[in-house]
Amino acid sequence: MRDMPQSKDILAWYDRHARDMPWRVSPADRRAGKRPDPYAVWLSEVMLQQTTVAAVRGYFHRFTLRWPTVSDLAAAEDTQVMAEWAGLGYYARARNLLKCARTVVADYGGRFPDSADKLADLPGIGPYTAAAIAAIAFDRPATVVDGNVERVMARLFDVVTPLPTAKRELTQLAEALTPQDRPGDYAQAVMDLGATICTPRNPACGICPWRAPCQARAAGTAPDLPRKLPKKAKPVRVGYAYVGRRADGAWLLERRPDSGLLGGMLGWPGSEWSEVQPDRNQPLPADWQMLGEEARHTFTHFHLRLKVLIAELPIDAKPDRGHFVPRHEFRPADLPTAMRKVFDLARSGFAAEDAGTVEDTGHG
DNA sequence: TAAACGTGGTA
DNA sequence: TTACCAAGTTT
Repeated sequence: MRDMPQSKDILAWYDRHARDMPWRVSPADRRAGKRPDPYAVWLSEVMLQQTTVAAVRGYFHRFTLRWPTVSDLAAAEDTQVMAEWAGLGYYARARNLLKCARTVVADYGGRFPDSADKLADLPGIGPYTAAAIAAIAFDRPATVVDGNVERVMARLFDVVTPLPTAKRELTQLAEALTPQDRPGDYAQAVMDLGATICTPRNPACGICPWRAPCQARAAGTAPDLPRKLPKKAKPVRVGYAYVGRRADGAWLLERRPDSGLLGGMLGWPGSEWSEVQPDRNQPLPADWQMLGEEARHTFTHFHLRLKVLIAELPIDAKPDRGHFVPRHEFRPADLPTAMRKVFDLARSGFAAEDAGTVEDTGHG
């Protein structure tokens, strides 16, 4: 009979190797009774959904500097929050972040509920995030099951059923290991273990605090687990993007619809994105010049290639779509990455055009 | 249940 | 360059 893995083994490891994160309370401080700010835990957990710690750090810093409490965030303007989230991806998270903040203020007086069940009723908070907040912020014995935990459990118990079928089984295994003592640190310990030791490729089994009871290590199958169903190939979609610059330097942009891809974000007017060449529907008649290079970007489920057209627009231009953003109010960092790539190409196009104009007029 | 939904890092 | 991967949720 093989020994069962013990939570105390990785709690001891976590005491020595916990990763330092701005939203975290160290194991030592936690033992002294300190708890993290539920707002910081919630904000960081939403940002961390399908996202790396490295990518989140800067965003977390800027959000908490600008909106220190959930009440501050609830009072923010939608466009400001979307702009601050730009570049982090999965923009439904930002829209739900605002909805959640406003619900916490309206229904809970600005204090997050402390049970996973109530947390899971809030916008943008699913089973994982509800358990994470309950455990980390309130030290409730909730079981977090993220990609790390799935991988660690699959290896510990040599589960060969592929995901997502194995999800229920892996969840039950994780629940059986969750301790009553230090559940918050335990949740973070398993995730740190998955992120630094029990990694997807080349796991460091030799230094793993759970190497003794790990069944996949014994079987030599750890690097092959968890198994996953094959993914579908990504189709290529194409489209046109129009970057118009008014004579006073203002840019023609539009706010995308709240639902769907890049919902609620700023973008350039353009065509549909489809697998066949779509119609060119320019936002207003102008001398649109197509650039030689396409903007390429890969989303979760398709590759995108955008032909970029640029034009100088008169000061009295009346576009059918979008609105002009004054030169000094426009920040490329407010755009989602796909749109920022379009702008980078357009900027080069305008620069070449400007240089050409200077030569033409003999003032170069 | 399956598909939609971003991005940057890495092999 | 391509494909996979990362602290998931919503519809």
